[in-house]
Amino acid sequence: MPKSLLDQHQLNAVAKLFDLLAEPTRLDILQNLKKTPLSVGQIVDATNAKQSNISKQLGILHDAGLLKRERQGNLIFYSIADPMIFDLCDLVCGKLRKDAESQLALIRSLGK
Amino acid sequence: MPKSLLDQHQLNAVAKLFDLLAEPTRLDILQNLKKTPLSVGQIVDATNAKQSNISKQLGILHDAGLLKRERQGNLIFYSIADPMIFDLCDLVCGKLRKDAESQLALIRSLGK
DNA sequence: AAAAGATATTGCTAATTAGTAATATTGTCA
DNA sequence: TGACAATATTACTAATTAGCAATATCTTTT
Repeated sequence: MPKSLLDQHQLNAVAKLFDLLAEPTRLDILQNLKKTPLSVGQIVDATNAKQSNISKQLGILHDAGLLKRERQGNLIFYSIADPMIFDLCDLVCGKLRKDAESQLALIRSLGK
Repeated sequence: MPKSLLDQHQLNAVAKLFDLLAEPTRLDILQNLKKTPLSVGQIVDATNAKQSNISKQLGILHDAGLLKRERQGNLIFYSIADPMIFDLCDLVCGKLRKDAESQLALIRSLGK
């Protein structure tokens, strides 16, 4: 079946999802949550962002449905809600690696 | 092998790539180029963006290496440089579809 | 060379947002 | 209850950028 084009509304939705992944701090949070859920404090320690910023970005990711939240006593643990995120990131990382490699090969060939 | 976390620099690169896909107009351009290369005028006609904006966004996508450019007489044709883009978009579209479906199922179940 | 058509660029405005310090909220424990 | 620890929120600033109208550049044709 010949896929039809996305309409304005759908394009907005797709763009919004990509936008969530278009910030280094949010990506850093996500990759840290890849292995296991973490409390806010643990995420602050794992990154070099301030607590208020981490809380803010966690809120954004949670509101968008990318993260789950669970209180455990005094701590709040966040975890990945949809592992599809990592397929996306793997694709992008793969591309960047390939780009870097061909760039390197080009430089090598020019260097004689 | 246990994958190590991306450093600041790599996170920036990944974020930049996602940022290119975080704009509806650019996504629209890309989906229109999926089937075949198009001239700037054809892209303007296919979208509802002004010529100056299309040119600007084409420039951004081209500078980032996502699009190729080729002059043919008076026209300039753009085409996709790396089809990996579509894998990314397919993943996102798949997620959005799934989300919408489970949302629908939830509403149905509540409606009794 | 001049006119016409296609594309790029420029200068601008309005809107969005990451990051921060300070403060508020919520939960635990003495 | 009060003190303390963890997290969230608020108010703000600085930086980025999509979109646009106007204009410049480049190509072809006459």
